[in-house]
Amino acid sequence: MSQYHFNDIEAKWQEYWAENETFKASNQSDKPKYYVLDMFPYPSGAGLHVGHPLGYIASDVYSRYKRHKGFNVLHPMGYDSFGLPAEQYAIQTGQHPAQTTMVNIEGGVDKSGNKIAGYRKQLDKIGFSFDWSREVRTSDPKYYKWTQWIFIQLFESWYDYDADKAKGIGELIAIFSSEGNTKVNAACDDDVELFSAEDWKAYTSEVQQRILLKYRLTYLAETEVNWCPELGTVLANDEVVNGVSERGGYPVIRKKMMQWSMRITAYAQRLLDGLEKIDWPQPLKDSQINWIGRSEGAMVTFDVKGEEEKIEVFTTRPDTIYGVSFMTLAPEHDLVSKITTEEQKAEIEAYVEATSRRSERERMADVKTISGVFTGAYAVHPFTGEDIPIWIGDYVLAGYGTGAVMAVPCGDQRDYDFAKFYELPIPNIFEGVDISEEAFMDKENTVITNSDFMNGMNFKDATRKVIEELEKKGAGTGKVNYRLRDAVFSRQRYWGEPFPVYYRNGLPQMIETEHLPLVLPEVEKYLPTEDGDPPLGRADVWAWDVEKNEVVSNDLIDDNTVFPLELNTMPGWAGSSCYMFRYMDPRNDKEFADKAALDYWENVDLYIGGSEHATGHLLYSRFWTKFMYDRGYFSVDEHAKKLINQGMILGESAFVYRVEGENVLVSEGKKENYSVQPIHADVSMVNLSNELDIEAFKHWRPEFENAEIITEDDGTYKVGREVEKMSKSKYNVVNPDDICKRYGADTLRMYEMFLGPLEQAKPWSTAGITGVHSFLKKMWKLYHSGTDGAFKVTDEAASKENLKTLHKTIKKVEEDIENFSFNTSVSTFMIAVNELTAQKCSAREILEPLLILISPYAPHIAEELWSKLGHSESISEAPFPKFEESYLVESTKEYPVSFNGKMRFKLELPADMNKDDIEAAVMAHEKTSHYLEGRTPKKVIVVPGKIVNIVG
RNA sequence: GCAGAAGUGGUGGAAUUGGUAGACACGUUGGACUUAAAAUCCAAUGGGCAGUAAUGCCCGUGCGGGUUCAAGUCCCGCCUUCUGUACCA
Repeated sequence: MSQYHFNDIEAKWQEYWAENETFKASNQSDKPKYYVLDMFPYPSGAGLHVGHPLGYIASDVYSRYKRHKGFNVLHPMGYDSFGLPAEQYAIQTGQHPAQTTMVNIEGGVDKSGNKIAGYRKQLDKIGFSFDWSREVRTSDPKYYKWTQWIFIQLFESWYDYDADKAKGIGELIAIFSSEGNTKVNAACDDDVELFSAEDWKAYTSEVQQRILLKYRLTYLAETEVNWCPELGTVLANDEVVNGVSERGGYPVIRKKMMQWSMRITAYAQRLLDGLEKIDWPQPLKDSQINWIGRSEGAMVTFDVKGEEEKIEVFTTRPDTIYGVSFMTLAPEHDLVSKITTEEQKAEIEAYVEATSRRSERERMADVKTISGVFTGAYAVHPFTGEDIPIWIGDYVLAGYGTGAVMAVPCGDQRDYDFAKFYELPIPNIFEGVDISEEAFMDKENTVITNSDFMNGMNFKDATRKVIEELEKKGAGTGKVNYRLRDAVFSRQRYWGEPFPVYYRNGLPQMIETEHLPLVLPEVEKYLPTEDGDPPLGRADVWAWDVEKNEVVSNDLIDDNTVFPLELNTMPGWAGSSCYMFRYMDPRNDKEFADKAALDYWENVDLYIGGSEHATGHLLYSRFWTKFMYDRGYFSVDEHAKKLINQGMILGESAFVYRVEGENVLVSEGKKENYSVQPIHADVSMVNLSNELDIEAFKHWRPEFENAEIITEDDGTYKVGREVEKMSKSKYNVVNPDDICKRYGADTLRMYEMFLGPLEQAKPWSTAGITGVHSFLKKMWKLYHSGTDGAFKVTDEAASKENLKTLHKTIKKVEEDIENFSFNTSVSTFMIAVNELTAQKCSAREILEPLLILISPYAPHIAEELWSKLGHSESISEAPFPKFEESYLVESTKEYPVSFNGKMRFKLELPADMNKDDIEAAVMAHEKTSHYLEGRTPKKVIVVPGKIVNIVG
């Protein structure tokens, strides 16, 4: 009697795959390549829950399928192991983040005595076909050596808009020496001054360095940053959600700091254009398009009356320039202090002070309140020469455009509201439009009036005309503006990549590549220093000796041969931006990756991961990839051809109901009679019928030890259920290890695929898993139909029916996998096994190919039965069965016959019968006359092979 | 506000190009086996009406229209939910 002992089978094959390195990919092969990648996880101490492996299972099914299809498949896995939780844990317990990370990956016991299973062990139990020989960990110095190296490449590059690509900084120096910077069209800081070749040569080396820093793709600049006092660090825009930190939810304020930035804005247009050639989900593309925020308009320069200064504004509606009645600057704008008159000075300063103290969160929560102050200064209208009062107001953001707007109250609602509030004039420049209540924002239906040369024009013509006129006057030019900001790249944290940078006279210098990696120093505490320096400020040995080329004690700093090192570390996205390329040659310590390997694997063919990385990782990765392409390292400028966002698996929380103010718990069915408050109960204490294990619950937390329990009439306590995000705090986490132990990894894999479409969010319900589990048992039985359940597969010829079942399964499964419709192929397997069982099939001709079909989904059972069939090699490379149409050809077809679109009966007819004969056969049928009730049909529609519809 | 996705039985979902709505499961009900339970197997299962029954009829894919011989699928207008994003000039 052979039973399906899944635990033994799964352990056996997992060991076999590891020992034989079954899934090790070679960088050389005659087969076509295919690269399948999952977004690598941050190994947290909480471990995996059943939601995490969903994407990994899908990518694994696809990888295994592609192997059967004859591809050389690269399917690696690693860890994005730098990050905040390990650092927070270090701050609390003093345990080195490297230690925490190791335990979280490899398993062990943490400082609080909790047993940690370890990501690797959890992943291994699910039977993934990862090539672990290529594992990377971003916090490993051997890995981050190359993150530091990329940083240096960015530092040594500038962006040439004319060639529309990044180039070596040496080329820029050559241009400066031969012709100065007047003809250079580069991505650079706003404040670069023009100089000639002679000027350049006359500059000291220090001045030259400062100028170059304004051109480099990574640069040091004083920037207004999102400062989170609670976390003691700066956050990127995408790490700030609604004015609070994404992690922890702490308030974030704005502050000026010297920071490393990435000149991602140089790539804004290419990041936009590149979206057209990659197969990514539209919602994801949309959010990138939104984030980049391209808008077309004009840059207009206004003179300030009686001053040297000029104010530049960006506007998408230059056609409304005759409607300008005032200007508004952001309170942080540089000109504010210069142009403010004596009389207004006190009021302006108070306002600027007040805004800087308000956090972003307060400013956002307070959209309705209109506030601003008049500076006392006036700008001059470029066409009419009229005086335009200059105000400041916090509805203008320093970070967008030029931080100044020309206010056109008749055409912009915010300007309108501001004008109404401060009783500023609202001139109307739109023909036949009433603006007494609100601004007119519909630019498609605009007819301009009161605007001199633009009178009578529509938006498009007026815009073209006004830009022409502005250019003639030298008062403006057409311009494309992007919402995208340069990305701040410094973090005041310990657990991240150190910058390979030391400072000579305050100027950053790169450590030469051959001396990398610059390894994180040891510190006593992981908090910022008392002076507000980042944690690396606590390191005693953190200075660079340029003669010995090594890190030495801070005591030796003499600013001659020993210099201080950078104290910031890199952000989380540094290590994840190019990891997909490092997998191609992960053990190379001579270069980032061998050119041949990079050329062979190109980029990721299929990338699976969550949509939450849309404007973070997935944008930065595209940026770095384009950069590496420009500089000749990569042969492609996008990192992933196709991307799928897997949906989240939600948990089913369980609730008990406590009577308010009393230690009494009421069962779900009786809660209506009381005023109750729902409390999360751990789902592990609830059975499949929603009954609570009352004893276990009482011991769960001391407060419930003596609680009075009001049960249903049958004595059970029923919990309430609600679908929520799976999380520890909601006690609704289901651990994949438990599922594997109870039902097996193959069941888990198939069930996760069976739940529903990959991209869709769906609730986890452990109750439903029995269906998939009994399917696998049925399948096992199909191969064990001998006496007493002995293995039985015969060489006798398959029946026509057998072949039909097999081939329709091949067809459907192949189509499903190609369309990433994994849930439907699981049903297809169930149908196939049900049919073959009913047919009492034991023919090798059928049961052997069936195993290959199913092996991507349930690889362990497939390997076991495959070996029982007498194969000594793994099933993983067995060629995918070939679909034969001929087995599906039927001699008859059952036609649904409908009357006025309603299906009434079915009629079996020869499959090759022609249209006229079908019509004749249907019309001759007795049921037809019954349904016609004597009427004559107006029309008979016959679609051969499909349907018959009788109208009348 | 803007952008995107989605609304189908008690539940998860299927129907890939307009052609038999509800595949495959879960759950529920009934039955077999068993001292009992588990496991396994069999049957029924969208709603309603009529009939002893075989069966027949009506209604059904968020709502209201439309196109078509035929609409879950296409078009127009709404409603709801989810996700992302927002003083962006």
